[in-house]
Amino acid sequence: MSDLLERLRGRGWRLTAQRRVVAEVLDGDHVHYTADEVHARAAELLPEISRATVYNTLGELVSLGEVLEVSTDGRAKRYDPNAHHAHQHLVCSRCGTIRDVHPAGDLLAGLPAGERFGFTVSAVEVTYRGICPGCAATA
Amino acid sequence: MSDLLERLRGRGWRLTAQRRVVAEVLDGDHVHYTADEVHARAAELLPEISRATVYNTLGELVSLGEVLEVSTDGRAKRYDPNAHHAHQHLVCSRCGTIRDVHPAGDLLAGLPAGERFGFTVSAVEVTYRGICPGCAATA
DNA sequence: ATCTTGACTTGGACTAAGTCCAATGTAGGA
DNA sequence: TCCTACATTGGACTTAGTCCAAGTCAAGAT
Repeated sequence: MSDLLERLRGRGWRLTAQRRVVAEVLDGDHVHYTADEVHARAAELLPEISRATVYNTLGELVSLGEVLEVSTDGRAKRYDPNAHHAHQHLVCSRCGTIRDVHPAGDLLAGLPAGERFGFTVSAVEVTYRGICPGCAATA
Repeated sequence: MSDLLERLRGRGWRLTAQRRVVAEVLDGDHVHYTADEVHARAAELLPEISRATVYNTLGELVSLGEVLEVSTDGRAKRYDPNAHHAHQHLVCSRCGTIRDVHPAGDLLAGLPAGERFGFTVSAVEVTYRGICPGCAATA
């Protein structure tokens, strides 16, 4: 994580207490928090941090490529700190849990040239949906 | 389209003028409107239709499996009338245009058992991202 | 043809998620 | 230590969507 802060400083980031705690929150478990959850956890470390700053900081981390924005449910966006490691998501349709997964093969290759309509295709996002073991048990 | 209305009547749908115009709007071109766009177009045919009814009707069409909800940008959800024909989406990162595409192969098969964490995986959504020819030209 | 009734529609208030901005504060270089 | 450009703040604002009580109406029953 201090790697992250170093990297960002190298890119001209001014290192404030607020940015530090946001980075610290994201660095914890490999979960996918919403902006509000990040704010709540950041506020435990730095009570006076504002929502606007959390949004700003998350936005910056996303455009610097340090964090990924995922929106699997059309509700609040979630922030995925695992940006340096290509992966996709497996989502439980019942409880919304998100797991990172690593499909085999080249996903981009699945789209034939004849189906590209002249687009320059550069990325692919995959969401697998199903029922997690926990929810299957309590069905 | 009247197939659609027939199908829905068969399922106990009460056939109102409002539901008819919403279905008519979706039936037009193969586009992906937001709820507000559907409302605007429906209001041209039936000026007093309310937003709540459009949301209700779209929600019903989705749960009946007649229409697909897609959210490729974290903003407003879009509604895809092409629900009876499995397909994925190709989105222009610049202008947001969405095209329906048909990748080759079994996309679900790309996720090895060892990467399923006990989930019963039943569906997969793929979004290809790139730049459309129009935006590439005016870059 | 009319009645009846439960399903449907309405508009407006409400909520959730996020953006914007002018005023204030501060990190880090000189 | 001082300066200042960059960062933070909180509150107003916007967008997308949900909720609800009251009124309306489709379609089966008579």
